[in-house]
Amino acid sequence: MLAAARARVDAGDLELPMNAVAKEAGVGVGTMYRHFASRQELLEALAAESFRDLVREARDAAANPDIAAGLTGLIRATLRRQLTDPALAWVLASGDVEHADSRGLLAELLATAQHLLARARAEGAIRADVTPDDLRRLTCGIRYAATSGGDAGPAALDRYLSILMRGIQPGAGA
Amino acid sequence: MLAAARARVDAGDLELPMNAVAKEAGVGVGTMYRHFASRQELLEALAAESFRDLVREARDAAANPDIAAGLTGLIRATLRRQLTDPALAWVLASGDVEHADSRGLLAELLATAQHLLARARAEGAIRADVTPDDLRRLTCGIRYAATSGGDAGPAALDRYLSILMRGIQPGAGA
DNA sequence: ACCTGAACACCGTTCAAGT
DNA sequence: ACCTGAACACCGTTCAAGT
Repeated sequence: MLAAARARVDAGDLELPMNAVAKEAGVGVGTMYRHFASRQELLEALAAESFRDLVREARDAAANPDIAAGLTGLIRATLRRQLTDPALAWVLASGDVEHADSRGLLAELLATAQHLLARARAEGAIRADVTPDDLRRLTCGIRYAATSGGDAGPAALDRYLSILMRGIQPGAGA
Repeated sequence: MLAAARARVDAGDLELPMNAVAKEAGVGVGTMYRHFASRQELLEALAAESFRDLVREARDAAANPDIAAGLTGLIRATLRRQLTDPALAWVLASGDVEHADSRGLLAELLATAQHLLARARAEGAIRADVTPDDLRRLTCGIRYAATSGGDAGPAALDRYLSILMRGIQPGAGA
């Protein structure tokens, strides 16, 4: 069931028609709905593994004694995981997560970012007004910029990441 | 017909079901399809007016003798128009424009940006590697960051715009 | 020439009926 | 208890039939 859905997502299709997935999984539509109340929950279930990996990477990044490196690591990881797993990108962008597990993962990701941001702020390594939710939204935005309406390619992605990193630096003199 | 579609978009619905719009416009579905070959063309037609306004603003910005102000003006305008007209945001993000008029407008917008970027580069007012298409993608990304999954509010929008502007500045020492 | 809307193929979601 | 799939309400798109 999740395998059938995963096959579709990996094939670049995020639509995930419940009827079609059910048939491919050799199961009735009703069973589908008994396990996943909505398409959103199905996507969250699909993204769960990547999400757990991301949270682990985020914790590692936050533990880095070199704060600048930690911040870069956090943002890079969030961005890369979104590009690797479109389902995760969708879940992260959608703000209101439905399943308890995903909500927990999101809360932990934001808490980790909060922690890292506090340290970075204390050292003047980041603009004072950037929040964890900003990082979530901005990485989703960069992902969107790099992929929406035709892939922009890896060079462009690096460019956007670099622009974001520079953009959140504290002002030179202001 | 366009009025009926506009009413829907203004009510926050970008779905624009052809059948429903046709009925609301008091017209058969076939007529709908005779005027707009696809939903995309309908959206482009809807966005045309905002698009023309944007191109005009972009030209004004590019004509500004103060290059930094011109660059800010261009980006602000592109962002604001997208927020005002979701149809325009959709068209700008979708990359491959279908209708000749929209294609012309997009080409002109990018040419104007190219012109401004060349001047800005010459004065060292911007990173050398930023292209017009980057500006298009990045403003779409910021729009996405600020609105996707619940509106982030005007303060966040200003923050993201500021981050983008700072991010495309040339490196201090690098 | 232009328009209509029935018709087909789809998809989300529910729920009576089966095991 | 769990599962199935027909059934309903939709939407995109086409095209024979009307004016």
